[in-house]
Amino acid sequence: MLSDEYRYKILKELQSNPDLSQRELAKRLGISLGKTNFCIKALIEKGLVKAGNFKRSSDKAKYLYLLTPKGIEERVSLTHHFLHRKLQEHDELTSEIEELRKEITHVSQLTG
Amino acid sequence: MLSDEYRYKILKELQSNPDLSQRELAKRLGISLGKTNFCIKALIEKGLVKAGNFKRSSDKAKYLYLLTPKGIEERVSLTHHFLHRKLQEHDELTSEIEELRKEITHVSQLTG
DNA sequence: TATCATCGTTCACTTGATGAACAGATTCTG
DNA sequence: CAGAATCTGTTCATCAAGTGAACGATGATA
Repeated sequence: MLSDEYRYKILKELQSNPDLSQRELAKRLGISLGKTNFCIKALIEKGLVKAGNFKRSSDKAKYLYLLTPKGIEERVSLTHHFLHRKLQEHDELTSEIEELRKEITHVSQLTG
Repeated sequence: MLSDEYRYKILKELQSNPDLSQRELAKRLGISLGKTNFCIKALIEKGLVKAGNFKRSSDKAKYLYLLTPKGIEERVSLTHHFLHRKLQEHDELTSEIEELRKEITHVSQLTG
């Protein structure tokens, strides 16, 4: 349920915005509140994120979701991992596009 | 449940191989037998595919899943639709890769 | 103090996918 | 020809995953 993709996205989002509420985070990721809650808990469980003390100095937030050193390391690792994957996807997509183009010219020849 | 993606893939597969069993089709699409059955039924319901008579001349197959004229039309339309979508995905992917690259160089600068 | 907004948490519910099981038809086998 | 074996499409109980309304707790506000 906590896929690589969401581990990556959440770590990325939290690193730049630790004062995000779970609702706001859910909205940004395009997933439900329940799932967001589950994922954050999993990240805390794994020691990648620490739920900081209450933020008394500021106005709004309850928790600060801070990346641990291990979390930062994981985020770097995931970034490399994703770059590699995206490059691969890029190649596949290029082939697919090529194939679709061929198909279209083929069909338009048949139909005149 | 019958997404554009599978409507496209199934029509494409059946056009070149009408004598495919649902099990074989499922394997090629990487989905379950149940889902395949559901999708084919939906395509028949919509008049895009016709389950042909028993194939007496040949050895194996039970049904021939033949594309109707409407089905062929739909397949052409979906092909264009998908080319457009894939080109868009391609752009987005290029941006993502660019972003990941920047991020990596940024991090490597920080860590020395 | 009372009210209101926002927080994280929970969990009953929905949705979607799965594949074992079944009945019918065909093909092999002795 | 009988019976076993192998195909077919169909069904449906079961599972996994996502959803968001509802709840209690907390802090801000009037």
